Amino acid sequence: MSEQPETMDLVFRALGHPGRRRILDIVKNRPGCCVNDVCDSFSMSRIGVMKHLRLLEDATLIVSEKEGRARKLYHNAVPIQMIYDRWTTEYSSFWAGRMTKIKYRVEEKDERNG
Amino acid sequence: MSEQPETMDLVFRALGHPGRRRILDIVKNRPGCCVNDVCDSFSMSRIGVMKHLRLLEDATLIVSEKEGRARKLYHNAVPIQMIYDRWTTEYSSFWAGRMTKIKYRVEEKDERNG
DNA sequence: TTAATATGTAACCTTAAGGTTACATATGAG
DNA sequence: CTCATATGTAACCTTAAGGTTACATATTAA
Repeated sequence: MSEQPETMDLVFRALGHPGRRRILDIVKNRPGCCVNDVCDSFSMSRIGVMKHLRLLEDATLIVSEKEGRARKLYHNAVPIQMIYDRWTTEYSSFWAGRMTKIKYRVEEKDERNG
Repeated sequence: MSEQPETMDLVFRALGHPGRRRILDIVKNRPGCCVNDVCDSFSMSRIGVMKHLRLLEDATLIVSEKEGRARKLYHNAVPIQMIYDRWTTEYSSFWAGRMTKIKYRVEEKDERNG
């Protein structure tokens, strides 16, 4: 809500790839791990992993800091929390109104068919 | 959980565009509207809107049915519900463990700096 | 039939995603 | 210094996103 709309775009797009969700899981379960640690879990090239990491960082789903020659990775819960909050409020009708909407659609179908 | 992993990819990617989220809002608020109704809210060409609709349908966020020459659009809450459920269970550590993780990172920083 | 409406399809363009290999740099250890 | 390690950068490829215009089809109405 307080973030630029682009941020949400980046977050959704970053999550829209199974490899990146996997990276996010790895970093979440191993905070402070380095790029090569993540690479060990993939058959992909390191550059490929780094490109995914870049998209995750652009989305602020991952933050990193250089320590010596290594780059330490941490996941950042804030953007997902933001989307979660948004969905439980702004998109609440998706859950609350679901049965109503299905009923509406069935009724409309009946009108056409009967 | 019961869906193919590709579905979640499609849903996230479909949501990763402000225009498509807007389309989703329009269809949600006006169930049964046709393609041109959606187009009226956009300065984009109809074909552009149709391409977005296609991605939304690929993600099953929107379903449609032909009625005469018109195509009636409905939003489908199921995939978002699925992600919501997944996030409140599988990704629960993102919320529950957030403060713990931040504490962990601060401690680690202190170690390095002191 | 003719015309307007609503959607569909084709072809094209530009940019970004998602990868690769090869090479360059920075750092830590001996 | 030298070598291994960890990351960064460059160049390249293929496919998909995100748009456009032009044309084709299907339906409704006069």
